[in-house]
Amino acid sequence: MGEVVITTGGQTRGDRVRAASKQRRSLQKQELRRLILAAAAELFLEHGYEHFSMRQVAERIGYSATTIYLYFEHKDDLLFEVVSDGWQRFSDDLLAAAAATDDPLERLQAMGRVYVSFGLNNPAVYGLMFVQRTDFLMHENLHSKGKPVDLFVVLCDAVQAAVDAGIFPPGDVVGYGDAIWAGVHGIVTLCPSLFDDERRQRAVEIVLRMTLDGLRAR
Amino acid sequence: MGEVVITTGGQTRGDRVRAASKQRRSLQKQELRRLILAAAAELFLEHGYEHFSMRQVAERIGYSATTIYLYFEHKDDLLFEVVSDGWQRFSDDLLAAAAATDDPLERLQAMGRVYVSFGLNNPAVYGLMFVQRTDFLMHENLHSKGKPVDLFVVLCDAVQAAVDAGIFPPGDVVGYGDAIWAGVHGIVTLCPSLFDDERRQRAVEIVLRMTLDGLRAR
Amino acid sequence: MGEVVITTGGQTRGDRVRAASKQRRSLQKQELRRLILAAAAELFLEHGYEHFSMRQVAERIGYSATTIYLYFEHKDDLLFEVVSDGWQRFSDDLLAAAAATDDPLERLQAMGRVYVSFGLNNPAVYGLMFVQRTDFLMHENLHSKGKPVDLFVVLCDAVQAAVDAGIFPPGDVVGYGDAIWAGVHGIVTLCPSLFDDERRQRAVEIVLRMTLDGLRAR
Amino acid sequence: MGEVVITTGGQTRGDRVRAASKQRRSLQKQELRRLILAAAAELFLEHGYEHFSMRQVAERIGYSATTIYLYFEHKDDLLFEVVSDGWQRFSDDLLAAAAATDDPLERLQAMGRVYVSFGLNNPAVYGLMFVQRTDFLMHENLHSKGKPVDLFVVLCDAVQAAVDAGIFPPGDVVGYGDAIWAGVHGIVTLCPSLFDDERRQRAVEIVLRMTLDGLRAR
DNA sequence: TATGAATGAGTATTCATTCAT
DNA sequence: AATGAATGAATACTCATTCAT
Repeated sequence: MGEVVITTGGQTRGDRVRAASKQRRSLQKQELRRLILAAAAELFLEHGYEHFSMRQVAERIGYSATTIYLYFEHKDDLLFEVVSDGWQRFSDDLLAAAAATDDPLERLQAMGRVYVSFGLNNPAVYGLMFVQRTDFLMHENLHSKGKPVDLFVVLCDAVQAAVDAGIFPPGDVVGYGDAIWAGVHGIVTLCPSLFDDERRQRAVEIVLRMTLDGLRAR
Repeated sequence: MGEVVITTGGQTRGDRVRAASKQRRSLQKQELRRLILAAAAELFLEHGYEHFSMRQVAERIGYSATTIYLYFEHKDDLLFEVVSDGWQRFSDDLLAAAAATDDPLERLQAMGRVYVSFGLNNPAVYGLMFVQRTDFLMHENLHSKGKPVDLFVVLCDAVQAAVDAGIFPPGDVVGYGDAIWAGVHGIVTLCPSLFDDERRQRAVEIVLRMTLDGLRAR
Repeated sequence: MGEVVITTGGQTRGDRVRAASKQRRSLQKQELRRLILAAAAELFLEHGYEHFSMRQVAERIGYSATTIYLYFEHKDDLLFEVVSDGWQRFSDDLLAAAAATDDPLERLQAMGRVYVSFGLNNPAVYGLMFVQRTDFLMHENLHSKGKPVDLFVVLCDAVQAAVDAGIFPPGDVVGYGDAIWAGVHGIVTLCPSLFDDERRQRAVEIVLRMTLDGLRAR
Repeated sequence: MGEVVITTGGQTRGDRVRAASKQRRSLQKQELRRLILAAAAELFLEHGYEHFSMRQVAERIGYSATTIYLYFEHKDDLLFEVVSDGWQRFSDDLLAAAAATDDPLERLQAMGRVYVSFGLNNPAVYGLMFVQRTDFLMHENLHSKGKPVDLFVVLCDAVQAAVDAGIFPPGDVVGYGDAIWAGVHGIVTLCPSLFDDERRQRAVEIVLRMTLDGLRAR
């Protein structure tokens, strides 16, 4: 028996089907990956970092424990991915805020607000990034754009700009950076169970105002 | 051959021995209790909250694991005691600082310095108090004098005094309190692995200066 | 734009391609089979029998784990094949040595040396054959020529020849065979970590000399 | 109410009870320890070293898996204990055999027989000692008297005595030792599934005869 | 008061194997 | 022919806690 073969650009229908199938599977894989990461974040919030387990993640998403290991080699791998992803989004937010205005003071305030927003909206991830897994901070595989150290440089640049503009008194720029960082970090991590959103929001504004006003040259 | 002692009636030697022994044991009991708490604090520092275990405590002080349960009903009991003890010392420090001067601004600065000192000198306990076990904050058995909420009132009183003295602008006193708290808490908890003592100390001073200067009426 | 090729009837180009492909694939199949077996042997050596895993084999040769199961139904299947292959080579060596000389004593010595050489040069496979998987020894699918039992017969024949030639005293021929076998097997398996090559080589010669000299009629 | 206290040699009845209880418990502890070791040996034989697991041991003796860890810190600890115990008994046997006669040849034969007996009567332990866990051979905690290396020295001494007595030709004494060792080791480990006791016994005698006769000076 | 013995539930991780594609 | 996805069962080991003494 003969056959009919139709090839287009060297790409058979089978090829195309296979490619599409591959892509679909890849998408599915990405999806499950996301699902795992999301479940992980949930579980951090619910049970805390110290009671977080691979098994629970699997259970939560309705897969066997083994399956998680198809997507993440180790527990730390999964954790790192959560953190890395967090830094990506965090740096996106922060850099966008920094780029939104040329006024040094406004820039600092915008960065502060975005920082706190990120922390309050992603408490589990923020906790991993800044509290439980600070050992990942220096990990070389952290996405390039979002390297913590670079972001701190951006903060210091903004501070320097404020100094240059005569808004702040000259002085220990890195110290200023640390102090501002401490203020917003404090807000985000201060006894989450004690404060309602409204009170926290008020505190944010005051911290920003006083942190920045306090340095303003007089 | 050994001696044979037969005693009967009244208050025997045995009775007296037993009474003394009881007292001694009571003291010993207190002592062992302290010993356990001290060992626990050590182990937090060494292994972190998530790797802290009753067994290790027992091992460290040379008693059986079971013995710990004669002094603390559960693990959480022990943890609570550590936290409670922490609050006791913390409030002692803080109240002493508050009482040391009548000048509102100086009082706030002194409290801030003491707060940060306590945090940096007792990182493990501070972590339990303000990060890992904030659920204990509302626990009714927390030693009366050191109730977190009372201490916050002391802080707010100091702020109010500063407002009354015309040093701070009138406004959201609780918000001011929260903001100051956030600043010092931020300093204490900011990525301990990243900062050396010197940098941290510089940041403390800047935070205090700008936090308080920022609010100062102009 | 790509080309459109339509072929119908007779033996199409596609048919021919497919036939060739089939043959090629058959060869490839054999090749991949060999590749798997080779990788397996390597991994035995590296990690030992107890840490040998199908996954690692797959990884080593760059195929998926599933693929291995296209060539070997079970893990034991693969192991059996390694052992079977080992027996094939072992019997080739041994029979060649046996055929190389007519002198009974020389033949026994040659067989002994070849035995030990095989063991020391193929420690992983030898281990499977004679230590870990002796359950395969009686497996009916072991390649005909290399059936262990036949080889032992060859050994006994050589012993018998030595007896017939008046070199050995008459007696328990099978027992003589067992004893010789034990000697060389002992050499091969004796605490591999303890002996360097030189010491082992010296021991081989002594074993052969005394094993055979010991039996020599006097 | 008074009481009657009778003390003898400063040792109260309570003391004695407690001491006895302690001793009894210690005995029980020893017993369970033995039980575990015995179960372990059984399981080696049944499932082989590579499928030996702590869980199975526990199951076999009807205790929880955790309990095993009260008696042995790690899996390797348990294994080492089995091996160590084996060496103790092995060296006892071997030294007794060596001490039983002054005749060099008889001594060597006695040692050989005892060696093989031990191996055949304790196949699982022998396997651990000489095949699977030869890494323990150099372990410093191996009971002093039974240090493998010392036993080999005893063997070599016996060989040397035979040489000195003119029974063996002068030569490589260590090599002679290795060769004799290989012979008996071969007997013990040769494909256990293939040989019945009778055949093995015959082989033992032949190995001993020819190993030793072979070296005898002529 | 102190402890030894014991355990159930849990942890991360590995592996052989199957199934649909 | 080859593979990606998935899983159940297993493993060593840890921990908080209980109970009888």
